[in-house]
Amino acid sequence: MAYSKKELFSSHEVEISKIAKALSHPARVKILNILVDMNVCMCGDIVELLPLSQSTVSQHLKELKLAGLVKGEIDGPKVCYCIDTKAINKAKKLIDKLLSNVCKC
Amino acid sequence: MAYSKKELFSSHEVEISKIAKALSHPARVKILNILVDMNVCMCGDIVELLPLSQSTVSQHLKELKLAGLVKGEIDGPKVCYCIDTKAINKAKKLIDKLLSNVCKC
DNA sequence: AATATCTATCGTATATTTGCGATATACAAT
DNA sequence: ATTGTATATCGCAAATATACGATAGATATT
Repeated sequence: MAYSKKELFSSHEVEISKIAKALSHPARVKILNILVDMNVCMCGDIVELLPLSQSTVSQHLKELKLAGLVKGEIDGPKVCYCIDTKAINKAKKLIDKLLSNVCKC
Repeated sequence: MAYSKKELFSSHEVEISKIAKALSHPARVKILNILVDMNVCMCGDIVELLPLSQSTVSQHLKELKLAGLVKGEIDGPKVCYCIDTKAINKAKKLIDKLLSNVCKC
């Protein structure tokens, strides 16, 4: 029973689905909005603004980093998070293209 | 241990995450593209174009319907699927807005 | 009425995601 | 060296998602 058939799709479809997956939890959407508002901020700042534990927020940040939407720079004992502008723009174009081809039925 | 904290977020964040969730599997991305190309088509047509069983495709279509991105009209024993233009446009705007506020760091 | 066709749903197995506390790691300050 | 602060990772439990075959339902056709 060969599981997870996600590899059987085109790289384009997989790429979009990975971006969408990163945005598929409200906590991650909120983190992105927080980063946009604050420009740059620490993990601790984000934890304070979310109804989740520190370890859970750290995991969500990891997923956003894995998807390439967010960057984290080590600054002493802290980590300075910010949005990866280029990646976000690419993501925007991909999703835009997908959703722009509107049907006429 | 109160699970699934998704309700603790704003309706705006939840709305975006639901759309993103619908797009978070390559099969569903492909289904949308198929519907765009063919304008209207039956479930069976889609099954033939995907490396998945009929029941699995039916499930993916159900999720797209639940997210509101796709409509299904019963046409005799068949079901005619097509994209829900209005919903797609709204989804596009929401995601666009989220990803447009680019940071300058 | 019987049959064929198309789709949805049920039951089930497995995989993945979500969440937390506890702990480890990394650095700064004392 | 020790302590304090900030973050990541580990281990576990619970919830969801993914996938399929089997079956049920709905409607044409014969």
